[in-house]
Amino acid sequence: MAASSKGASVTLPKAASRTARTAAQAKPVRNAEASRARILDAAREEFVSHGLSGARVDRIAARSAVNKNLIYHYFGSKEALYLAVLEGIYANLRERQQDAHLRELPPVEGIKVLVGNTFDHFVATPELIRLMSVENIHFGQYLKRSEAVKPLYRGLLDTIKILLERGQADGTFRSDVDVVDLYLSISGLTYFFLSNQHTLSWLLDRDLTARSRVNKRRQHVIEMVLGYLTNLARPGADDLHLESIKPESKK
Amino acid sequence: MAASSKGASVTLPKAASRTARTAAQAKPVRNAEASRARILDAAREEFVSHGLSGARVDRIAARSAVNKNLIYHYFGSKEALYLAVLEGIYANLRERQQDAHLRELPPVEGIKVLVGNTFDHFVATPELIRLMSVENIHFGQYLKRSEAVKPLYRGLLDTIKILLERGQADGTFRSDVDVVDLYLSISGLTYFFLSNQHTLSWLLDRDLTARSRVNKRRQHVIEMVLGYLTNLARPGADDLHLESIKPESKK
DNA sequence: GTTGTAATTGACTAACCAGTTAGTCAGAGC
DNA sequence: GCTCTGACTAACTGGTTAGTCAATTACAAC
Repeated sequence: MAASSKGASVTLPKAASRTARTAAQAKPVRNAEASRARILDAAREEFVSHGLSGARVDRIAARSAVNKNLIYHYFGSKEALYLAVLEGIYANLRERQQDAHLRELPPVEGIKVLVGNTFDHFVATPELIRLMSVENIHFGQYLKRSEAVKPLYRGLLDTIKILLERGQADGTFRSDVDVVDLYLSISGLTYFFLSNQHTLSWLLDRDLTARSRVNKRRQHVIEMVLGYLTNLARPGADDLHLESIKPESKK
Repeated sequence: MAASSKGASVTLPKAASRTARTAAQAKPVRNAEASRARILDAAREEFVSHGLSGARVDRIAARSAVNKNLIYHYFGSKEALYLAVLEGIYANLRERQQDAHLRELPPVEGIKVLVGNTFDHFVATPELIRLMSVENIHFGQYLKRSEAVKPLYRGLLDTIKILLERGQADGTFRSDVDVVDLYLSISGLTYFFLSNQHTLSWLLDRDLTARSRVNKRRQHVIEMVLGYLTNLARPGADDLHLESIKPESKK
C-alpha cells in the first residue's frame, strides 16, 4: 500500500553483483535446497539451546540469514519445523544402525564395541540428547507423529538380542536378562551422565565435562554392563526375587 | 488514573459473605501463608508440565485462584518463582538423605536397599525428574544460584562410599569402583527409563509406564548394580583398559 | 521477450504475556 | 475508632512473537 511507487528508477548494485556472481559460476542467487538446509541447521541450534517453547522463529530467521516468511513457506509452522528437526536428528541415528557386523563378533567383544559405540555417538552428538530431553518434556507428542523413526530401533534391539543369546548359549552371559532392560541400561548409563552434566557437575563438585572424566565414564559403563552380564553367580538371587517387589506408595 | 471514582456506592455481597464466614470461624479471608503455598503448588504443576519457557504466569494465577500480581508481590518474577519451586523439589530429596541407617547394613543388603529407595523415590516423585530435565535444558543455571541444595548430595555420596568400602574390605565387592561413577550409574539406570518413558514406549513398542514393567525395571536395576559390584572376575579386564579409550571424533 | 512458477522479501497484525500502576480491603495494635 | 501495614485486586501497558499479506525477483521453458 505505502511502498508502491519505486518502479524502475532505483540503482541496482545488488542485482548487478548478483548477475556477475552468477556469471562467474559462484553460488547461485536462489537456491531452494540450500535455503531449506540453512533453515534446518539454524532451527536445530535454536531448538537445542532453547527448547521448543523457548525457541524464537525470528532468531532462526536471523541465524539462517533468511526472511522469516521463507520459513513458513517451507515448513508451515514452528511446530512443523521442530518436527522436521527432530526427524533429522533421529535419522542421524541410522548411522549407528550400521552395527550388523557386530553380530558376528564374540559376545563379550560385541557388547563391548556396541556399548562403546553408543557412548561415543551420544558424546559426539550432544544435540541428540538435548532434543530427546525436550521431546520428553512434551510427552513425546511430536515424535509420535513420525512413523519414520521407529524401525531404526528394531535393528538395534535385534543386534543386542543376537549377541545376548549367543553369549548365553556359550555360557558367557547370565541367562536371566531381558533385551529391552539391557538396552535401557546401556543407554541410561550414558544418557544420565550427559543429559544432566550441568546440574551434576555442580552438585557433585566434579567437572563431568572434562575429557578425562568422560573417558573414565566410558570405561565404567562398559565394565558395568559386562560385569553384570558375565556374573553367573547371581548374588543374592535367593532373596532378590519377586517378593522384594513392593507395591510402592503410588496412590 | 481512569479507575478513580467508584468510592462507596457499590454493593458488597462478597464482603458481606466473607465477614459471615469469618464470624462462623471458617477459613480466614486473608491468609498469606496459604496463598503462598497455593501459588507454589500451582507453579510446580505448571513448570513441570510446560517447562520454564512454556509456563504461563497467568495460568499459575488462575490455577491458584489468586490475582496475578500477588505472585509478583511474593516472588518478584517468573524466574524467581521457578527457582523457589526448584529448591522446594530438591529439598524434598532431604527425605531420602535419611539413609544413615543403611550404613550399618551388610554391604550387599545396604546397596540393595539404597538402589531400591532411589528407584522408589524417583517413581513416587515424577516432578523431580521432569524439573531436573527442565533445569538441564537451561544448563543448570538456576540451580547454581541455590547453595542450599548442594550439601544434600554429600551425605548420599558418603553413604555409598561407606557401603562400598565395607564390601571391598570383606571381599564381597570388586576393588576398582569409583563412588561417583557408581552413584551416576544407580541414578542413571532409573532416570533414563523414567525421564524418557514417553518416547521409549513409542520407539520400543512397549508400555514402559505399566506397573509390571516398572517393577521389572526395579528388579533389573538392583541386579545390574549388584551383578557388577560382586563380579570379582573382572572379565576382559586385560584388554578392557586404557588403550581402548580412543580420542573420539570430537572436532 | 513473454509467461509461468517458485524463491524471496518487507511490512504488517493480532494475540499474547511478563510485568506495572494505582489502588481497595482486612485486620492487628494502639 | 483510628491508623498503619500487608494482603489482595482490576485494569492496563509495552514489548514480543507466531503467523499473514501482498508483493517483487530470479530463473526456466516456450
